[in-house]
Amino acid sequence: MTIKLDKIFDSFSTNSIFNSKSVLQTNYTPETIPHRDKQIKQIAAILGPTLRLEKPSNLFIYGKTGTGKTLSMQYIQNELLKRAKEQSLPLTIEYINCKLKKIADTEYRILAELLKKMGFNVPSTGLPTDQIYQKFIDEIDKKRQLVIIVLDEVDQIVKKIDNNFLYNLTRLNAELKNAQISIVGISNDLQFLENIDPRIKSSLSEEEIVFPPYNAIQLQDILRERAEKAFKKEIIAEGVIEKCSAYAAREHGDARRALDLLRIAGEISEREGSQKVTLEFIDKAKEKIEKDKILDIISTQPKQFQLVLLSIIALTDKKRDKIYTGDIFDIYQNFCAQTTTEVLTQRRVGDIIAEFDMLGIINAKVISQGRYGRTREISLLIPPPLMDRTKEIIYNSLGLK
DNA sequence: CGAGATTCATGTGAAGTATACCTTTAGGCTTAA
DNA sequence: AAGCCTAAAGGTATACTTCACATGAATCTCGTA
Repeated sequence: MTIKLDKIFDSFSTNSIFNSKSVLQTNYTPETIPHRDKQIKQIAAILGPTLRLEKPSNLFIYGKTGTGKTLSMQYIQNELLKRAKEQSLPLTIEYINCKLKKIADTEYRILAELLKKMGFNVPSTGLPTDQIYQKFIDEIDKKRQLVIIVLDEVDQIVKKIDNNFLYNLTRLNAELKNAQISIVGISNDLQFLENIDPRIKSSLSEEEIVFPPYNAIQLQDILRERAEKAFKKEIIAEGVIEKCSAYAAREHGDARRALDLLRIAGEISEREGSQKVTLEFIDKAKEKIEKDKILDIISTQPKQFQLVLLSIIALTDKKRDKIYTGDIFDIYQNFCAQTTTEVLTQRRVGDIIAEFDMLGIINAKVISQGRYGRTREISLLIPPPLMDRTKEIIYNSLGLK
């Protein structure tokens, strides 16, 4: 036992293969952004007029997750602010991530957050929305200045809040005498623009920039650069970077995914006391990521969903080759009785099954059996080694057995 | 024997309901002038 | 009178139910060869 512990502690202190693990973490901001020169130049060209105190066009940036949108934007934001400071220009750039629930899920909260970031005090609740608009306008308009508002994940706003919010924002300039506002929207939903009000579309996306996914080669460059800083010398085995990027490229060229893969591979090799990150660790990392994802999904499901899943698992265990919606519903009712839970209608259970299908936890195919009706044929997609953990999670959260 | 009707078990869609969670409003209480 | 707090009132998103109709191939029915 002592020997083992020593080994673990050793790997934590002296023998760590990491130089600085944070370089691989998602919130790390690298000094350079490879393969995004073109996009960065475009953005710079569009926002450039700010340095002459002219209002730049509204800008709309889109591209899938992990394509460097936010990173590039933040880079430009810093550069612009640096310049503005040197020349003492009245330029304000505010970045807001609309996905963060507590900060930005209503019109009011976004405005309040903006005001707070600009150093004005706003009550966190209580004021009517139009008053805070007025306050926002007043505060900005106090002096001659340019304000650029960066809205990350704008698609979330439209989903959660009124369409009009964006329209109002773009129209604010009409009410401002001294200041001017520009809006930069960032979205990873490519269809977002098509689904919004044409009026907003035309004013919000005066300029558009697309961030294409990275291809495998580009991912390799990114990974190499980060790996250099993150790991000590000679730690990464031949072909590891290539494999990592190949996996990530297959999943829409998501650089974040690639970095996660590399970091977790590093963590696993360290934990196992290996002095090198070899190819097999990449596979282990990939497996771990997938496992974690599944377990995370399962453990965060609501009670009813877990009951339905448990029914499917129970049926799979019984070695019935085909599982149908009706069978699930029968067993599900039993489980409800056991846990004194209200029984949902079969209609709803059908929808829940469809949602599990969407999540990739099960595979459900609608088939018609002629005379014997129409149903979903369902099979579980949880890998067998995970089954025990899965059951444990569900039993625990349902307080069963 | 084959075309068309029938049938089953559940898919699917629309509309309605219950609920929880917010925001907004209004009333009442406190406080400061 | 202004400020602040709280309870009630209104709004909205979510999770579900109810009702109604759609599906689609195995099976049945029945007319015809």
